[in-house]
Amino acid sequence: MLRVYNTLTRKKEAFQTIEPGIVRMYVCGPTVYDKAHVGHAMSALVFDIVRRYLEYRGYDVRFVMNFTDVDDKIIARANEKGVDPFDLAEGYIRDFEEHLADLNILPATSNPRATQTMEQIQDMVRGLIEKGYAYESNGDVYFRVTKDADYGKLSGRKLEDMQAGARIAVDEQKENPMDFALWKAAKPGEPAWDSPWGKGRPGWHIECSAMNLHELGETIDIHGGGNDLIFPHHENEIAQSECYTGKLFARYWMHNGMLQLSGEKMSKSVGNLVTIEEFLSEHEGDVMRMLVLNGNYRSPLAFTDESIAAAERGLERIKSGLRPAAPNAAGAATDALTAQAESTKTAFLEAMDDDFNTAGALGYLFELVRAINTARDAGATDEQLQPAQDTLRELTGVLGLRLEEKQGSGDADKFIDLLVEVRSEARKQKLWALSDLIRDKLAELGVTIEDNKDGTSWRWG
RNA sequence: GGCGACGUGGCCAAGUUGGUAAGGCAAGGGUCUGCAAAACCCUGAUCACGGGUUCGAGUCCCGUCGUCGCCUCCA
Repeated sequence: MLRVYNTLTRKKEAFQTIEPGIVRMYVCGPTVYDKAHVGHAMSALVFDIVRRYLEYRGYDVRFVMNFTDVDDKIIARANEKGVDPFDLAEGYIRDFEEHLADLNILPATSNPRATQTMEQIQDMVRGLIEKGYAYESNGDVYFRVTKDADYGKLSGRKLEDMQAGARIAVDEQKENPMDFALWKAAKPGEPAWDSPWGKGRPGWHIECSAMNLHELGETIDIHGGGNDLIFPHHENEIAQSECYTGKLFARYWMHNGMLQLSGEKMSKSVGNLVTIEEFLSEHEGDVMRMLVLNGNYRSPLAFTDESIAAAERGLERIKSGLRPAAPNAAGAATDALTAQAESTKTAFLEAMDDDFNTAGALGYLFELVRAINTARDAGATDEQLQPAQDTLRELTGVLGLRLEEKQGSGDADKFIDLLVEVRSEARKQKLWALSDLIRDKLAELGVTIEDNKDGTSWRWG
């Protein structure tokens, strides 16, 4: 039985979908006004892992992730650079999708954009006005928070408390300082759409509500995003959607923790960021995924040289389990290996069922790796290793790890075989200097040589 | 100030309904090896602190300290 931590109730709950076998899932994507950083990657990876596991468990997952492609920051950045805001957004969307692919993140079922949801957004705003949940004010439209008795239920806030906080600027346009914009009147030169309230554009929160309704229906199963979105973004989404439809908006709210760089949340404003582009220029996508898997998705995740190195080494270790039998393997007893493969799978599923406990699940995978390596050392053949390695492949695949061994061009292989053979001959004659020379030179070319009891094997990397 | 999360060996981190602590990285020792690499074996924590409940608590309750997030845009 899968259990999921629900931000709404602050508890792990049994996971049950609205419709059997189908999961309707929405994750808030980025506002595309700049290059995405590894914090965005973390969020995308977390929900990719959730999605993959749900699919592995047999669900048909309708996975929607939006792009906010029109907003203040995009307009400001476009003006700064003297480019068209739509072109700017388009470019960053393309970059982001490329990064997702590099990180082995499955494509969403749908990637709606604010600019392509204008009709549904306006319908919703109009409906909220009609029901008295919103009001127009000089071309802006605001949501009337005091009209929503449930306002604050996700973030655990009370309107009175928030107003006491004194951080909220009083705005003459609004009835209440906590009211938020559904529609913003356009200033001269800004991108704008015609509407019943004059030319303008949507507020940030309304697009997600409209997309959810349009893409997935009135009530969805899972709504995800970074925990920095809980308030106000998700709170406001709930308010808009539930006041508009009168139905529960989302059953399970999942939030990932923030990536920490030097002890602080990675963000533009702090300026402590590493872009996905930068990260991927130095590491393969699996490394970032490994980093995420080794932690708890709801907790802050430390992004340090040390944690990256540990993730990299851990990956190597898992890959070691997938390597072929030793040359001339004579065979070995594999009862223990078979048993370990089975118990690993059971334990893995249990861990993942417990709110996607990837760190625990990884721990069990390492146990299987050790069992495979032990069997190999004992002389197990490829045929004997294969079932356990298949299990390892299957389960790491659920986590989205690629575990690709580095490859050279196929043409080189037979020459390397030849060199290794020559070296073996040299070793027989105890020509150590020559043997080491061959090994060192091959290493420079990215080929690792390993001398075993019964022969020598080599691999790229 | 308000709301929330968290504090387990050097680092990351797991820990089902409470019964004496997975795993990874790093470190040290060992096996294997001509040497090396990889792999394998061995070594280390009483769980922030102080109370309480209990036969028994990392695991429940209270308090203290600390860290992080949100309260403005944010994955």
